[in-house]
Amino acid sequence: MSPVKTYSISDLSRHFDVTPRAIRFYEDQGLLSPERINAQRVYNDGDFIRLKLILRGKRIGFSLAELKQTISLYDTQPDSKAQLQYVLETIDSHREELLERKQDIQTTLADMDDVQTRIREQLALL
Amino acid sequence: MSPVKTYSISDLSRHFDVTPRAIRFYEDQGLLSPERINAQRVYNDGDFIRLKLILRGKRIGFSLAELKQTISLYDTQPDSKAQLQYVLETIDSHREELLERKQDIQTTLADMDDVQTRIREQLALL
DNA sequence: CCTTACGTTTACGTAAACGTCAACTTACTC
DNA sequence: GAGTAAGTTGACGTTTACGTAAACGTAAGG
Repeated sequence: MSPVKTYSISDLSRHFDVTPRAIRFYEDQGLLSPERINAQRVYNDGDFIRLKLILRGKRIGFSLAELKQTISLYDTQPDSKAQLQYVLETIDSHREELLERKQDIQTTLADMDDVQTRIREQLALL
Repeated sequence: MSPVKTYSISDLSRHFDVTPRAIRFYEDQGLLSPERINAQRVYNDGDFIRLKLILRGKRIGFSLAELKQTISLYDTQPDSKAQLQYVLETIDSHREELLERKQDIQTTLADMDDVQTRIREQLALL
């Protein structure tokens, strides 16, 4: 009677195109903690989302250690006013980092435009 | 009489905030090839720019092996029409990758907005 | 009951990107 | 010309993020 979607490790493996070994490794590092049924890992929607965040974070360039901090920061429920303030500030600093990386990408895209323009000019002369 | 700016390894080290060891490592990997004066490395403006590209590429998430390919692709002068076409296509595929990573960052920034909004609402209730 | 598929732990291996000595050589500086 | 700072080449060590192999448990199908 509980409508909770669950996933096996190979379900997640297929869905996200990541090896089971990698998923187990994330658990070793404290980034996931699925339930167990007879030593078998059973993942729920929360785990699903966490894994999605992990993989996206990795693509952006964060280490697993950083992701552990960040993700737990985002989904724990801090109670005190001081803690809430701290989370706000931490997010702000992360935001700055992200904006810098985004700027790096922008600059690189612009460089690529330049190179392509020059190449098209070269091609026009042939 | 040659107005070529040159840099020592520690000049570059300070400017880019990267260790000399790292710079030498990039040379080992074929990403840089400075001139030598009595076994001493002497970098010029071209090397300067290459190093800048290397470090930016690293921040974006490319490996040194990828960067070696890419950078040499960008600053060599291909002559044949086929080669020029190939470079254009390669850049296109790199562009797609960059746009995906940029989208990852956008999504993450949006997530951070959500979290901060919720936290501010929590704070308002105190 | 046997196979096959899927899962588990443990442990060692590996590639990338440097860090860290050690043991010199070279280059200014007084 | 003696000392100090900066540079050089090995060579081994380290961290991160898994890969890979061994050895075994479990559940379903024929």
